[in-house]
Amino acid sequence: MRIGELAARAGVSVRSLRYYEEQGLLTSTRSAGGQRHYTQDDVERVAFIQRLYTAGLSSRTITELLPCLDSPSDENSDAAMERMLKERDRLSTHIEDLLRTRDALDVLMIAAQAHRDARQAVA
Amino acid sequence: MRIGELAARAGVSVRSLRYYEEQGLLTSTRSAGGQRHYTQDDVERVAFIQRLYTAGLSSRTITELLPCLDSPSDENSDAAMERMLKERDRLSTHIEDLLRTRDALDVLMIAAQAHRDARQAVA
DNA sequence: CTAAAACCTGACATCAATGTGAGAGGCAAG
DNA sequence: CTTGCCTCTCACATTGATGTCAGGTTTTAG
Repeated sequence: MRIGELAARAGVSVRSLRYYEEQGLLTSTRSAGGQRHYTQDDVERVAFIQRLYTAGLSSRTITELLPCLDSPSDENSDAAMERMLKERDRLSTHIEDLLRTRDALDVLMIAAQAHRDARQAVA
Repeated sequence: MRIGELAARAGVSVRSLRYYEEQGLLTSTRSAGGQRHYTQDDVERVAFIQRLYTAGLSSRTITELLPCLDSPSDENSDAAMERMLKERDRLSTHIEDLLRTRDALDVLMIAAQAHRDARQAVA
């Protein structure tokens, strides 16, 4: 498929796909005329990239991780492994952080609700 | 306390504090000479702001939420309440997302480890 | 009083992902 | 073959939080 279709299927912009390629996250074969062609697998790959992006990984970090997905027996997978562990830690910490923030929001909302109820009771 | 001390206590840069004020997230009294002065409460306030920032809220959104912390019985707390609910949802979704991403990473790591073990067994 | 340290405003720089627009060329249907 | 849509590259713009620098003022320690 061409880039427009991949963009539609993966739910990202064409611009982003070209950017991913520029960053070495995605490769494509080119038609005689120079247009990018993709396979079905690339849809999943882009989805995975998106997932990592929304997890807050930079394209730089993703670049280091993806080889592990591509050639899962690489010699240099040691570095990738280390990287993954590190990112997993970061993720866990961040998740904890978000949970605490959500709790804080809940406290705020409960307080606000109490105020509202009190006002209502008076009225 | 002056801005430098607040920055140190809250663990943020002086620059950021001035930015927070510019965005209406933080206020200060001024000395005769024009320097900002803060109270102990501001340390917690900045910490809370930081918490919301790392939760991915924009300063724009935080601005809408903070009045609810300041004057907890405001008439316009309805809007803030709605906003909080919305952000809470967004947070929950994001947390789910991160959990799934972490799981995906785990799968990748297990696969990588299996490969490594296999290699080891052969060697 | 003086010098050093901290502060002030204002402006420009940065980073990362993405948007946007121009000008040119590829590709498929009629 | 032509028309219209899709794609190409290149380059500049944007956003948000923060860094940084410059030139000047305030505060504090000695």
